[in-house]
Amino acid sequence: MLETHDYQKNGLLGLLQKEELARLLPDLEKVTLTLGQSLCESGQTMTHVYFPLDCIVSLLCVMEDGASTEIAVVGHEGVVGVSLFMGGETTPSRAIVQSAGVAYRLKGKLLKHEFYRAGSMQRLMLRYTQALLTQMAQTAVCNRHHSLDKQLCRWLLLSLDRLPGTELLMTQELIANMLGVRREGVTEAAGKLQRAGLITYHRGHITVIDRRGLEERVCECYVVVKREYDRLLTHKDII
Amino acid sequence: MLETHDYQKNGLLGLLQKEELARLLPDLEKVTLTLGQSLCESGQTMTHVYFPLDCIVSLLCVMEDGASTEIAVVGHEGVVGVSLFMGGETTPSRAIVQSAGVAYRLKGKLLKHEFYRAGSMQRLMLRYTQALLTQMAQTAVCNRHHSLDKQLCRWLLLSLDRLPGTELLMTQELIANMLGVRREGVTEAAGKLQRAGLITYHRGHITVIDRRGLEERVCECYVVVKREYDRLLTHKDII
DNA sequence: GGTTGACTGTGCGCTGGCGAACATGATGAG
DNA sequence: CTCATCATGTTCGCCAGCGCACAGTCAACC
Repeated sequence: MLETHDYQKNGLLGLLQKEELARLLPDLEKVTLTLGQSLCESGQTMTHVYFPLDCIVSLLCVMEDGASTEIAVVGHEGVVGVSLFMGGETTPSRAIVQSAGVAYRLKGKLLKHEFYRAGSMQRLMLRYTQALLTQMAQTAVCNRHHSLDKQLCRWLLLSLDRLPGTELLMTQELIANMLGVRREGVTEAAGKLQRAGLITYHRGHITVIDRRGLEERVCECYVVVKREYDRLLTHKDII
Repeated sequence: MLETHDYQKNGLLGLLQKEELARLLPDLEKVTLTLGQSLCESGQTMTHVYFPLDCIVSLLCVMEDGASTEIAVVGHEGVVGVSLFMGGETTPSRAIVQSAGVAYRLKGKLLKHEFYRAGSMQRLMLRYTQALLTQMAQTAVCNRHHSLDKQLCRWLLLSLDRLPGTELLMTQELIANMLGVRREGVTEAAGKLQRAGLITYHRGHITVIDRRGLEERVCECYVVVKREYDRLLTHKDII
């Protein structure tokens, strides 16, 4: 019984109107996503959309020479695969599981069908997409103007918000790939945070000790995005 | 007669189904936008959406300290004000006229009404929004990885694609604001392009002489975005 | 036609992040 | 236990872009 109601762990599913959710429930398939798994390659059509419960998915923009940058991160507040209902079917970005966990998935066809009934699903998806736009925009400006130190804080907080506990399973190498910087740079920035007593890390295990401290060091970008997500996706008047 | 049909200069209006366009035509208001004019301040609700004909509008992400970065550019291929139909009403970014010209505008209320009829307008707007997502993502990665030289080429080509001629009225100072870099950096990069015989500029007038040359120097970001716009917004099967 | 303001050119020193190379310690497979 | 591999630490030279300061130059407006 409890098991059948954990769809609420995903913010979007939790906000759906009851009738719509009831229609979809039989087709929601619970899947376990593993670290590094690709949900979407550049230019490839996704078969499903994914509603993460406790996992995190990074949207990456990859370039010809292999260099990449995370342009957005999706966790229990969102959905992976907006291009399916936006009409383009594909996107030029990749979706990689950054933190393993569970998600519900839904066939793209079914989602589109529900979307075009123009009910709460549509409004929710559109609002979520707008939040995603904000996140991307802020990432762009953050990449331009802010130091690696601040960006690392932002990244840690973004991940923390989407995880149950305070521990991240993530090597500095992977973080560097996400942020699009050198591994050595992450080592140095993370060293500062550790010496300041905000985090401890050890071979792929990062534990946040002092969240407050991270919030003091982070750039405004984190707050701007968070506020926008809250504004767009928590009010009851959406549905 | 000719005058009444120039709405086609905007790609989105030109792709609308005839009946829908007919419904909207009486409410499309032709306006002249001047350089530097703000169509949308951060967090402010727009009264209208704008369909540029021969002007260019930059979407800027502005930070507390005043630093800013252009996150997308909108010309005759698009529309300013996606947040109106996406549901959020406002966005945290600014929309500034980068090149003066003419646009049609439409009251937000009327657009939303048309959007929720779920016809070609909705599909077009959604596809356009996806193209915008791609542009933002690519801007983020370009900010991270590419040199100012390449980014300037990208910016010039983006502008050129949205203008009738080959001349831009734009000071280096303004370009620097758009790209979120120093004015001196633009001076230097533009100097290289001028010495290479690709452009000439003179006190706010930039003329592109050798477009081919720019295309050879630009980073892949320009091409990725252009291809995605073409894919999403030129096929007849949209409507 | 002279002055004022806007636009562009140039030259500092500084710093954050890059690239490469290498060292150390931890983990796990055999 | 041993060894290969992975994760992290450290160093060094390098360079793009920054911040600042100032000089020259054009255009427009009294």
